[in-house]
Amino acid sequence: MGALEEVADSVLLAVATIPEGRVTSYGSIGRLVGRGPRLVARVLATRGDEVCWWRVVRADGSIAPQLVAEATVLLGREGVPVRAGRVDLRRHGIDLADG
DNA sequence: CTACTGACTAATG
DNA sequence: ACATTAGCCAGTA
Repeated sequence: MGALEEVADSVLLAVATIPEGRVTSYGSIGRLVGRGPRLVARVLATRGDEVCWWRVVRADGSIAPQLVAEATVLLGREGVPVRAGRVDLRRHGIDLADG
């Protein structure tokens, strides 16, 4: 069993706790589950469709090019504006480790 | 085994 | 604010 399968459920569970209208980063989830951000990204790339994947963005608020179009729509629906492919983390970001 | 890739990040200029 | 760089690490060929 690879490392990805071992942490997948933890990652997806963490993503599921992100409130509507809020976003967090790959790194924030990674720290929570004790893994690196790239592994978090990989989990979402394979099983992200099971959860609200659009609430996970990069540490600087930007969104991967292949996702930005759909994420803009989905985030906009819940009150998170996306400008120039990025969200304002100071306004809508949360750190799952904090609370 | 090596080499390359990627839904990343922090530091630097 | 933007571009570059090194570090990262599981997966794939």
